[in-house]
Amino acid sequence: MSAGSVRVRFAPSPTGHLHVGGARTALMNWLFARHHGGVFILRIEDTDRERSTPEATAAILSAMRWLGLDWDEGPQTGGPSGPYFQSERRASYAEAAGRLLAAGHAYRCYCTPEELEARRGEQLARGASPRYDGRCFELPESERLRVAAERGPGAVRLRMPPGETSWDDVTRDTVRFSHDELDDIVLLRSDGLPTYNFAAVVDDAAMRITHVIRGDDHISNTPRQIVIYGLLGIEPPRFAHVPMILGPDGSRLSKRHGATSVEAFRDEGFLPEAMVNFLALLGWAYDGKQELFDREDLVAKFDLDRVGKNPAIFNYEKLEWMNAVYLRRLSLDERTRLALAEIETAGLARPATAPVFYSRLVEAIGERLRRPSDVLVHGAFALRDEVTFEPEAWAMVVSEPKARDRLSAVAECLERLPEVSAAAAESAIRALAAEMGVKAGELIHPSRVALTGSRASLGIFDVMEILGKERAVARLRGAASRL
RNA sequence: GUCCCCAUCGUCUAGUCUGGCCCAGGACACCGGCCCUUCAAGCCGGCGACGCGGGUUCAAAUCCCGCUGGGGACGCCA
Repeated sequence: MSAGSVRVRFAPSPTGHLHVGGARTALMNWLFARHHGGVFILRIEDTDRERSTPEATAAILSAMRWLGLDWDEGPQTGGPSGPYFQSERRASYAEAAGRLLAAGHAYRCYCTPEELEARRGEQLARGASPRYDGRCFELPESERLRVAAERGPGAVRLRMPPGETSWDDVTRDTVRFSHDELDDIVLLRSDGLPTYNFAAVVDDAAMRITHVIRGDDHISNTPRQIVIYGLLGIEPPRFAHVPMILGPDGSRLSKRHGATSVEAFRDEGFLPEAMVNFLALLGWAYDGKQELFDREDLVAKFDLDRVGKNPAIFNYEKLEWMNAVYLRRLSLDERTRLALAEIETAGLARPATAPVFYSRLVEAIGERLRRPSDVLVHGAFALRDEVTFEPEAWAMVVSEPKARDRLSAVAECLERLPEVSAAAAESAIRALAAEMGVKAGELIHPSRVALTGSRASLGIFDVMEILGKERAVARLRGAASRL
């Protein structure tokens, strides 16, 4: 395709948060547009008046921004093919429906949702396919007018022509449907608002969308949409159905599998770069070897021909790993800023503490940080004043008869130091060990427990420096006195 | 029930179009080792898959058919 000709869109319905599945679809559209130098449009499909809310719209926009998926046309940005809210485009749906009605490709239906529901249930119970029986199409004009007077204007239904529809899907070759499987779908509801299949066609045509990239749960909608394009005399766009994202049990990803909304991941400390990288790899692969892609790399390498067709199970562990990778790439200042935010929300910020205390702490935690909130666990020893001893750790100290003397010796050693820097503490304690004729570890291990309450911690000399002479000595003496 | 889609390690996948270079490669997880003051990280190594059955062919993960399994759709939801 020629450069600049690509126009794609992401069209969420504002009925909740941006789901990772939706985010992945948005990302692929965005990447495709950016890769081909095309246009990425955001369109809000708010035709369901019951469920659409302005809050959901705001949440989706904010999640999109957080992921860095900027749109060329859409809400707040505007653009030549607006408005970008379907609720504001009623006139064009009415116009299109009017044309179909006039041409005899559509008809008015006065069946109520309750009647339809009852018939559907009955068909299903019979083991038949639930389809609209077309009864309103067969209504004689006189009868039609009588029912209309009684029930109002009714809905507009498409008269499904006989035949079959097929298309060459970008990601999965030719897909074919017999029209026998497609019934007379509703185009316009009785409130005048369009249904999804109709609105999508009218808008995609008006916005000159060239490629519809969406989840493969839309495959069965595609023939209906193609029929509408045909009846309207419009050339349909190309369709690319990407595999769905499943939960660990293989069913559609939902809340019971854990976090599913983009903002939930954000709140759990995942970085947008990691999220984007991870999502891109769900259903797409470059060469099967490279796993880490920054945004520019993704834009350069992404294309639809490398999108697979099998559904992908959302692997939380791999996301965690990837997040840790991206976190490590951040500068110390950036990591400190993220960690400090966690410390503050946890209410563990220490008053009158120099900023360098936190950056030293984060620096010492180093690659143990998989999420910003990990600062709370790895930094607990410094952020809290009381030491909580893990039973096994304390037992280890107790089992060493010389532990009391050793802790006291370490305390004294630190006390004599003019300043407890990690380097100074290290040389002093190693010298002390040599002097006492023990291995450094024999001083270090009990000290770790005394200082942190645990057998696993940051580097022990970092711990000493971060705690500072006073707190460190007090903890060592405190532990010794308990022996 | 009907229609549609999909099928390689536990998971994400490369390889399938253009059959041989694949006794199947990479990553996450897991296990072991090294490093080391512990943990983590890193490095090294290990475990681990072509769903089943028929074809076609000198040769099939790759092509064809059937089966099985999983998923999706069948709304005046999107």
